[in-house]
Amino acid sequence: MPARIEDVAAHAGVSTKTVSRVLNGHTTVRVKLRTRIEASIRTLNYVPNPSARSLAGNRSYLVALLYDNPAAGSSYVMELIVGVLQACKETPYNAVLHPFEATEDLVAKIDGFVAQHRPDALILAPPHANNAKLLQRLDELELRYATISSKSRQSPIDISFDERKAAADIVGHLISLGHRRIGHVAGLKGHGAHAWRLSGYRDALRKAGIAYDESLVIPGDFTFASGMAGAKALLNRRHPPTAIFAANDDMACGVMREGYERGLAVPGDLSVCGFDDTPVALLVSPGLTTVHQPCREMGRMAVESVLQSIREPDLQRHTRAPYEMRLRASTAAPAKKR
Amino acid sequence: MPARIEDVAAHAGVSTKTVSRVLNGHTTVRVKLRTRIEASIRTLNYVPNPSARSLAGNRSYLVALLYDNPAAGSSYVMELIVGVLQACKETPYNAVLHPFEATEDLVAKIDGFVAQHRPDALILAPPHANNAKLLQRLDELELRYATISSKSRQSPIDISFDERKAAADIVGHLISLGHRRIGHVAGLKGHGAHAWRLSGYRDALRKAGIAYDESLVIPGDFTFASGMAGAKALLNRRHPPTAIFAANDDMACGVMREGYERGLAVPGDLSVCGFDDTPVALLVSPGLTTVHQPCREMGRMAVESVLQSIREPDLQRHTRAPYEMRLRASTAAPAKKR
DNA sequence: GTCAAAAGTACCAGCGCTGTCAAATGAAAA
DNA sequence: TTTTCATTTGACAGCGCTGGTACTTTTGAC
Repeated sequence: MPARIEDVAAHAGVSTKTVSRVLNGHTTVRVKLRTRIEASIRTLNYVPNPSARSLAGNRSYLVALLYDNPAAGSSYVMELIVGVLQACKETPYNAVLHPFEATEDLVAKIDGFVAQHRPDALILAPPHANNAKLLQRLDELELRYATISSKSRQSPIDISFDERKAAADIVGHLISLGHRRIGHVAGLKGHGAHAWRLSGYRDALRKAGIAYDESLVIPGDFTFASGMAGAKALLNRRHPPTAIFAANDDMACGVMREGYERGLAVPGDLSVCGFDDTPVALLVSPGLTTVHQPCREMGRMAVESVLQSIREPDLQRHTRAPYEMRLRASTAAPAKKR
Repeated sequence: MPARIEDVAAHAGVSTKTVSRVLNGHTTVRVKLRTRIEASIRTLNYVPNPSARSLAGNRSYLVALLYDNPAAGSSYVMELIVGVLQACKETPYNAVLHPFEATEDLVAKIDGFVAQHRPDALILAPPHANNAKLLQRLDELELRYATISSKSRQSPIDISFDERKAAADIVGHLISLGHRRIGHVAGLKGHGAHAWRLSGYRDALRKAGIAYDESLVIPGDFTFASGMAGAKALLNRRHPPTAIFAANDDMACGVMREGYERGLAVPGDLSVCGFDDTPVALLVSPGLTTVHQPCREMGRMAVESVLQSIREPDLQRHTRAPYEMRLRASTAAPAKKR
């Protein structure tokens, strides 16, 4: 039978209430006493019973991570999860992972979830971070939440990185290599990742004085198949692009596949770059030039911020995580012939 | 404020205890009454408070998934997680994910984890499934657990699939294409996945009457880099193999990269196959021939079995999940010239 | 040395549920 | 019909902790 708070109190010669104060970080305990109590806790290997804590304190010590359908098996989400779990480990909080599809009955579903788990805070991964109805419901339920890469300014706490600038950087890199006709396979409309990355693409073209050609932008949906389809459309043009910027790595892989099917050399005949730097970027050959999105870091930050906001309800914070270009072998100067 | 069991009892005109019986699936409630209570539960949108339940019932309704260092960002684990979460959703149980490194202080670490979360059951992913010390400690703590792909017969509940046969199948496929000199980049020693896949490789050779040549087997560690290194060693031979079987997909990608660096065509000059069918197998070009390991399904099964074993403590069950070959474009008949 | 503020104690209710065990019920037996 | 006994239901304590109130002790400023 594990030790109880009572045992610790007896061991340290104090009241249970004082032990409780120490456990909960209340500042009204003198250092000397606190030290003694902490020693007793360690000696007895005491760990508070989370259920009793939750029940009495009306808190669950749970942070829920809401992400979209995992069927995609998206490594983006995996990385987020890793970050969230890491961050939780350093706190008394625990993570609940919840794949969540925002269908018609969103409100009922979220209510059910909240009723069942009673999380103290939520973290919304894209695209939920942009779902106004969802955010509204959470506000009504007076739940704290953090969003990741939210488009809307509604969210009090948001962790993002400058996707627009990152996209501009990577397209700028293609331009600096000498590319002038650059295709773009865009993401799913409605996702922030669609708009920002497209804007960045346009920014880079503008900066280089290259006219924007709408027909060089093909809509995609972040899947490998849509990347292939996008590449097919672009490469079937009379003047195909010499480089393609895909709005994520999976689509970039699709582009590379289409190139492969046609016997085009990457990067010799076609430069390809992606976005996100998911693990696959390292595994494909040639290695994929992409932008490293600090998913783990963002997961961590989301947890930290949202927990802080429990203590400071007025907290507003829009954090921008740093990103990095990862220049690998899938991009090079265009072939001489043109 | 959400409904409490008391509210349901009042609404249905019974005692709280009877409601509790219905909630916990006790069979000693008359059908008529049970129906009435279930109706009340639905009307009031009642969901039991998990903390109160745990506290009173001395159960946590938690299933812990112990997996190895997630730094690898392994999609194997991701798939397992998805399966485990799915399975939990249909039960009152929740999953706790716990990346866990089995270092020296394993016992202390596992004790700490158990003290903190008090899971009712554990699921051990490889390589923990083979860690005798860990299993022993769990036995001492009288915790129920299921292992996934455990080598040892110690585990009462294990979910696996016939890796040896699967490996033999895929190497058999290479042989049937006409390959005779087939290299193998093996996994990390100690992992079941190392021994089984190597045995399968040998089985297939034996069956085809091809002599086993130890020098064609290069040790690896399941990483991309070790796959590259293994391929390097194999391709530097005076008579390089015409096909390489890597013990997992990441290493197969490393093999493909090494081929790419040398200007070898896959599958024209070198056939490559992997194992696991992680998402990357679909993303690389050419698509990777591999064995589909039903990770999700195995995660689900592990949860189901281990929960069943809570009700039936004597339960022993070694389940074999079905696997499938995924023949893609990375394998073909060897070049004519030899 | 005085006194207010801070730090700590003692005590108890109660969070929402389940386990124990006794009471009520109902069907079969007498 | 009454008795018997298994089945079904209920009353109540208590799981381990925190919040609150009321009170005592310590601290440090003057």
